[in-house]
Amino acid sequence: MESCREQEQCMTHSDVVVMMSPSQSHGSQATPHPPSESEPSCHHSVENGGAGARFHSVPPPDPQPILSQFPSAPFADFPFLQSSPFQFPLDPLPSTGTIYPIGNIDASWTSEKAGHLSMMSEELCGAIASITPDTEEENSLEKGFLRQDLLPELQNRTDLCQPPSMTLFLKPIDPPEESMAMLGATTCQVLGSIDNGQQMVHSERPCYMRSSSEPRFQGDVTEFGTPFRKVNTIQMGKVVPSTVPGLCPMLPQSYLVSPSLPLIRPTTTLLVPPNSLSSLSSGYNFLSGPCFSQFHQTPCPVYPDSQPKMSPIRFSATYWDAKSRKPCSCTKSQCLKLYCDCFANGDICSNCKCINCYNNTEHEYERYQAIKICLDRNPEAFRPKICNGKRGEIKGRHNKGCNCKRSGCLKNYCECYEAKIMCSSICKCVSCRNYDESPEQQTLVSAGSVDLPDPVFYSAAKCQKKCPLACITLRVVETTCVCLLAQAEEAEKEGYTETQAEKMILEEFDGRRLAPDYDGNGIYNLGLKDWYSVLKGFQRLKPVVVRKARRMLKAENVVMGYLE
DNA sequence: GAGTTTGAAACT
DNA sequence: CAGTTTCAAACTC
Repeated sequence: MESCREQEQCMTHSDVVVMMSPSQSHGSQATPHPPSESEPSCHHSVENGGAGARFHSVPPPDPQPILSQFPSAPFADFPFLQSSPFQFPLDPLPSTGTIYPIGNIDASWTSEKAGHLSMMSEELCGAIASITPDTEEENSLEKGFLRQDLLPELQNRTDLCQPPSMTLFLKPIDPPEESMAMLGATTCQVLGSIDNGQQMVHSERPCYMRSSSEPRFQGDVTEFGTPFRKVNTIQMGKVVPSTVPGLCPMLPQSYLVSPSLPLIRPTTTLLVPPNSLSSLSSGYNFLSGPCFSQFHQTPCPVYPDSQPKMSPIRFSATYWDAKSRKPCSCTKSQCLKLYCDCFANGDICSNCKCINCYNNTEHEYERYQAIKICLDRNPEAFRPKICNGKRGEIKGRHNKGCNCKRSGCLKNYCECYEAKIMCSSICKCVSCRNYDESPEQQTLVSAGSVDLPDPVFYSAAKCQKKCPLACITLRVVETTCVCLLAQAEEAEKEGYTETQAEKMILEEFDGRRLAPDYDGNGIYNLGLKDWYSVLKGFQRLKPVVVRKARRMLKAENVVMGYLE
C-alpha cells in the first residue's frame, strides 16, 4: 500500500474516510492493519459497524480530537462517543474537540422503524446486491466492482432531514496483501463515488477498514448537515428530533445523479472486511452504512427534480440504458411487488403509467421494506429470470421455468416465449409447444442471429416434451465431448488405470457442466438431468460428428455412468 | 379502450 | 406445499 505521503500527493480534492466504531475498537484485539499505523497524518479512519463500512470525511487535524479511547483505531483522529451503542462520527468541531452525542438507540427496540434501520445494514445491502445484474452484458462495465450504497431513509418526514446517498464503486484487488488476508479483509479500490447528486466524491487516499467479528450496529440513524444542526435520536424505534448538535447537510429532496457523470475513477484503496460485503454471483458487492464526505469533495452539479433520477438501487447509467424497460401500469401494488416489472427488475418507475407508485426515490423507506420482504420470501426474487448466454449466442433459459397451462407457451403470457427462449426441462408447462420450430424461432435461425440448438438434438428432445437442449448448442456438446475424449485419451496415453481415467473424465465433465460459461461455447450451467439428455442426444450424432467413436464412447460411457 | 384471458406472484 | 386469490400484462374485440 502506498504511503500516506504518496497518497496525499495525489489527493487533490476528496477524501473517503473509513472510520472504525469505538465499540469495535474496544472489543477487538486485532492489530489494525494500517495504511495509517505509521501515517498518523492520514485523516481517515474506518468504521466497520454493523451497517458495514462507513466512509467519512474527517476534518483537518486541527484541532486534534479526543482519541485516547480508541487506542486501536487505525486512524485515531475521529471523535466518538463511547457510551452510545451507535457511534456516529461528529462533524469537525471548531476548535473545541468536544464530543457530541449524535445517535442513541435503545438496545431492545424492535419497532418497524428499527427494522428498517437494521435493514440499512448488511441485510438490506445484501438484499440489494441480489438485484444486481448477473449477465455478462449487464456486467460488461461493472463486473468485479463493489458498490456501496448509502441508503436514504425516512424520507418525507418532516422531522428529518434527508440523509445522504452515496455510491462507491469498489474494485477488489486480488490477491490481497498477505497481512490483510490474515485480518480477514478484502482489499478494494475505490473507483469513484457518488453522493446524493450534489457532489461527486473522488477519494485518492488510502483508507483502511478493519476486519472485525464484533457485533454489528443495529442501525444507523443520524442526520447530516451543517455543523451543529439538530440531529435525531432513536428511542424504541422512533426517531425523535434532538437538540443535540451534529450534522445535517440539508440534502435535497431527491438525490440525483446524471447518467452522464463519470462513475468510475480509480482512486483509493480500502480494506473491506468480508462480512460487510454481500458477494453474490452477480459480481456485485455492497457495502452498507451511511457514507458522507464533507471535505475535499469535487462538486458536481445539482440536478433538478425534473431530471431523470437514479435510484441507489440502480447499478449504473450503462445498466440503466441497457435495459429497455416498458413502463408499468400498476394500480394496486404500488409498484412494490414483483407484479411490477419495474420493481422486479430493480428499477424505479420512470415514465410509467402506474397509480399510487411507491417505487421511486420519494418512497425509499417503503421501497426498501418491500425489497426486504421480497427477499425474505425468496432470496432469488430479484435475480434475472433468464440466464443469458453470450451475446449473439443462444439466449439461455428460464431460471424457474414456466408453468403455462393454456397458452401452449406460444404467447407472451409465457415467460420463456416472451424471452424468446424455448422451454426447458425445468418448466412445468402443460401442452407446451415452445420446443418446436415456431415461426419466431425460424426467423431467428434464418437471420442467423442466434445459435439455436441443433435440429437433430432438438428432434430427439421433442419426444421427451421437455427440452433441456434448448440451452445447448451442438457446439457445446461437441466441445464438451471432445474434451472428455481428450481426457480419456490422455489417461490412455499415460497408462492410467480405468479408475484414474474415469476420475479425469468426470472432473473435466464437472468442470464444464458447472461452469457458467466455460469457454464461450454455450451454456454449461445445467443440471445433471439436462446433461444426461445432452449426452444421450450426442449418442445419436456420434457417427456424424465424432470420428473417434470408440474413444469417445469410452469417455461418454464414463459420464453416462456418472449421471446414472 | 374496454373487457377477457393468462400466468406469475402473493396469500392462505 | 397445494390451492386460491390478486395482480398486471397480454390479448381480443
